[in-house]
Amino acid sequence: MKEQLTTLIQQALDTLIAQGVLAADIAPQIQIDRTRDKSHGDLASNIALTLAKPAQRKPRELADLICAALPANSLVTRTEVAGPGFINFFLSDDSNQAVIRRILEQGKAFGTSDTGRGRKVQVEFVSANPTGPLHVGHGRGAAVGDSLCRLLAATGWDVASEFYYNDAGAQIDNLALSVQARCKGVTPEDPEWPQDGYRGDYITELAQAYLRGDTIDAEDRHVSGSGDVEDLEDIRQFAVAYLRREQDMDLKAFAVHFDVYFLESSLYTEGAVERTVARLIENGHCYEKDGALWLRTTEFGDDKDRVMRKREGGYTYFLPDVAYHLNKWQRGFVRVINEQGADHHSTVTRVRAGLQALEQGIPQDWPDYVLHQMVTVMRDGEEVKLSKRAGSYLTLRDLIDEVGRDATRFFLVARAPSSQLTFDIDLALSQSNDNPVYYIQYAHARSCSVMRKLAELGWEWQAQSALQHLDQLQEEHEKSLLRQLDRYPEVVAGAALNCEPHLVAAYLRELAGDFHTWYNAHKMLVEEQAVRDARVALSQATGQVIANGLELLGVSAPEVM
RNA sequence: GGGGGUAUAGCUCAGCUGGAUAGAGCACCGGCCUUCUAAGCCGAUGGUCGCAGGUUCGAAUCCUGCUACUCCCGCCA
Repeated sequence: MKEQLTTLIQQALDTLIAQGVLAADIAPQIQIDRTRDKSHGDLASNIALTLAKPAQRKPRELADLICAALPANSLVTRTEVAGPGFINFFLSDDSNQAVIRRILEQGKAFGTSDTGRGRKVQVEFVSANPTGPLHVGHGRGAAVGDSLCRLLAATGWDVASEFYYNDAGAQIDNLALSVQARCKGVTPEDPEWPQDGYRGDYITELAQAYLRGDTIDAEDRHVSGSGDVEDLEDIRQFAVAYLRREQDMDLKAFAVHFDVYFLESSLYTEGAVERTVARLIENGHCYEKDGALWLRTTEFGDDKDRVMRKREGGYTYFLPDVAYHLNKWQRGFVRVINEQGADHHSTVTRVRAGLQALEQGIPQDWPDYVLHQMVTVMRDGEEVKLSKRAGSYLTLRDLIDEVGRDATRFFLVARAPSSQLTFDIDLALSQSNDNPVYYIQYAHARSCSVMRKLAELGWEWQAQSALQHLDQLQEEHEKSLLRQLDRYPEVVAGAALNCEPHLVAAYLRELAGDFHTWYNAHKMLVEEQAVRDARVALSQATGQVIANGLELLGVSAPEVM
């Protein structure tokens, strides 16, 4: 619709240029906005305001000229110059109602687009190390990252999701030592408990499973425990597999899928780390100091240089990070989005600096980052304190078990990633209008219930014939709903472009509100067939869009509630 | 001290990349169930968009400087 209108305005401008009213060398950006106020019509353009200065004319005068030059068409029924020089466009009922046809014809595909043109994009998210179950912060990453994948796929990108984890570093040593200690009967309260050891109850369960000699089938590895308390390497393998399996179950319960699990250890075994170091040294960006090897990241905008190889010989996490991202680049991901907690934001400059130092022609601002802020959890009006050290923590699975997958996903994705998020358990549990998840799902269920009721009453409804009667939709509530439905593709495109899935959540809340308002004000299943057909079509279309939107958030759209 | 983020109604938050009179939901107040699901709907109240400048036809939005809150600043990841 906007495209068609843009073409019309362009034609009007061309006419004015031909008439000598406008200079031929102006290259206007034609911007068309939805109006906020219905009295301003359906769409509006500020073109006369932006062109006023170069054209050396008053905005309103120019607006009048543009309106007069607009070619005849069936789209616009009326134009109006308003305010400082806006041109308001009132569209024909027919073009406003056409959205229902598009929705019913396109079904699940309504709202999708091809801006990605099949280009490859990788989204890395969660990437929790296998040292414990996933907590609520990981949950936010999972909800945002997965929704982002869905949004990108919906806008034509070839999306690959990836989970990166360190299965071999110092933290894994701590984990293995903790499990070993627990196997020997030592508890976290004892003085001989390992320094920096992990203390959660899951360590005990893990130790018991190891001693039993359980076999672990994780998504990307399968290990049987020997039960040998002295075999630290065996404990390490077992512990990693065990916690990977735990995380798999968390993610499965959350309906989040990854295409690739990438192991940090593989960067070592395949020589990528060594090659990266050699390259950085060769490029002259390194130096030795205090027995360590440093990368001069300050050359690339970092505020201080970073250690790559520690005095004791091992590498810091920074180097494998660089090697990993080089690997992503070499896999052909011209676009990469890393979704992480904002507490890791300092790695952004560092990784980009490391990539620049490799001199591989990687763009300075590659990869992209989406950083989400912290999550706090409230229950009974009080903050639930999470302390990993003390081992008291609310896991993602606890939360899913308590409030359900849909509510968990919705709440974690419904805020801008850049905003801190308060997860109110009581709100998520409430089955009332306070709770946006139920509100939205209920709107969908209602649209389904209308169809059931229709069948009960012995009426037939067919899309093709119903579409002939859309001109029956003359109520104000219906027009609002039509406008809202028409926005959906733009909402999806905007959410994908800005990596902000919460825009979809906010939209769905509004759409559901408009639907409930209409539903309450007007009976759908009326005797008069033409009206009934049209209203059911609108209801069906709304249900379809709600289902499509919820799908993008990974939330189910129940048919009955 | 340096850096990231945030600041909009009593509370929780939107605000479509600069547009017209600032938007929801809770909460509070007043209405609506013999009617397709009241898990709902309608109405009223509520704002110096943190503060001060700047950019321009026009700023909650962009720039600068403050203030408050929060996260990070390891040879941990």
